[in-house]
Amino acid sequence: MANKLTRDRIVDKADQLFYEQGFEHTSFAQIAEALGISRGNFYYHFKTKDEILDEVIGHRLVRTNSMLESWALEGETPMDRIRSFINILVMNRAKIKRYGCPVGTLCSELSKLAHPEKEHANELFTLFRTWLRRQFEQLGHSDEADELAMHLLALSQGIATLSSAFQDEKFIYSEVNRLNEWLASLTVATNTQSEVH
Amino acid sequence: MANKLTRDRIVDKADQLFYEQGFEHTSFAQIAEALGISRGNFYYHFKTKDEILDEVIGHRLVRTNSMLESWALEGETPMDRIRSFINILVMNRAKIKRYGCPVGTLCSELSKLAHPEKEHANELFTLFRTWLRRQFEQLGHSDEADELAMHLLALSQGIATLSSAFQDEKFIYSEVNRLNEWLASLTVATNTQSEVH
DNA sequence: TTTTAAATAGGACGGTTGTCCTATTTTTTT
DNA sequence: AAAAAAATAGGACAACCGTCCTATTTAAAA
Repeated sequence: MANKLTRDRIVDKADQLFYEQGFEHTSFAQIAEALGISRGNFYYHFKTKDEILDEVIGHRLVRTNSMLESWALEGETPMDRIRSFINILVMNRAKIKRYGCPVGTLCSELSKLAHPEKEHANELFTLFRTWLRRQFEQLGHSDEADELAMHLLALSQGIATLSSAFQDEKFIYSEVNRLNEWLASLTVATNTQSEVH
Repeated sequence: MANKLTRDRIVDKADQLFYEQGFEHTSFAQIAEALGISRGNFYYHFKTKDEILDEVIGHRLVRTNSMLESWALEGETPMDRIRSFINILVMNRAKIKRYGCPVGTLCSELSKLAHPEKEHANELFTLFRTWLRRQFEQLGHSDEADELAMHLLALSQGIATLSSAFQDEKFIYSEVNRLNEWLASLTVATNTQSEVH
C-alpha cells in the first residue's frame, strides 16, 4: 500500500521535525517512530542523514520556487507581489512564533555545524533574494534593487527571530505595518515627498 | 596554580564553543580537551551541561550589562549611545559573519530544543530591549520607544543572519549606514519633514 | 609536619547516535 | 503459479554522549 510513498513521507516528516526541533536534534529513530516504520526500512530509502537533509532542502527549494512563481502568475503589480512576500510573516505567524523562520534557523544551524549542506540551504535565501530583486527592478529601483531586497529579507529575518524569542505575534503585525508603509513610501519616492518613514 | 581559575576557564571556553559550534553540538569532552583538563575534573566543577549553560548565560548577561552601563557613563547623548549599539555590528563583523549573533543564535537553538534555559537566554534580548527603549525615551519618543527599540533590535538580528548566510561584511556596512540615516531622521521627525528614509 | 580539604585524573556506566547487515514479507514481473 | 525484485523489520555495530565513581595528587589548615 505504502510502497513508493514511504520515501516522500520520510522527507515530509523530516522536513517538519528539522524545522521544529532542529536538524541535529532530530534523530533517525525519531522520524521512523513518528511514521511508524522501522529503522531498517528507513535505511533502505536513505543511507545517510545528510542524504535526507539534502532532499529536504531540495523539496523546500521546489516548494518555495513554485510559490514565488504562483505569485508572479497571479498577474498583480510588483508592489502586490512584494506585499505577498511580506504577508508570509502574517500567514505563518503561529509557526514563526514557535519555531522561527524555517530558512534562517536552518542556515544558522548548518553554518555552526560547518555542514556540507550549508550552501545548499543558502540557496533558499538566494531564491528569495533574486526574486525580490526582480520585483524592485520592476518597481523602477534598478540601481538599488539588490540592496532593497536584502534589506527586506533582513528585516523579515529579524522579525521572525524576535517574535520567536518574545513569543509575540503582535510584534509581527506592527512590523508588517511598518514594512508596508515603507514599501508604499518607496514607489512614490521618485515623484513626491514621503511624509514620515 | 590553576586552582580557582579552572571554573572560569571552563565557562570562558564553553562560552566560546557554544557560540561557534552551538550548544548541543559542543560536548563535555570537547571543552575539556580544549582546556587540557580531564572529564573528571570537569565534573568536579559542573555536574551538568545545563549548569554550564546557566553560568555561560549569566556571564554574558553581566558582560553585556556592564557594556551598556559603560556607554551610559561615557556621558554622550542618547543618540550617540544608540549609535554605539549599532556599531556593535561593525566591531564584531568578522565573528558575526562567521557565527551570526551570539544572542540570536543561542535563543533560536534553545527554543528549538525546548530547553529550560531558554528564558534565561532571552533575558539577553530583554536587556538590550530595555536599554534601547530608555534611549529612545530620552530621545523624546516615549510613546513609541519600545516599538523603536524592537525595530532596531530586529533589524540588527536580520543583518547578522544574512551577513552570516551570504558571508558578506559589506552588507553589514551598508545596512549600518541605512540604520544611521534612519536614526538621524528620527530626531528631526518632530520638527521638520524627513526627506527619504 | 601532620591532617584535612580541594582539585585533578581516568576509567566505567547506561543510553543514544548514525550506520549497516541479514532475514522476512510484500509486491511486481514473467 | 513461479520467479524476481522491491520493501520492510529488527537487530548488531562501534562511537559518542552526559553522568558518575573512585583513586591520586596537590594545596591549605592545624
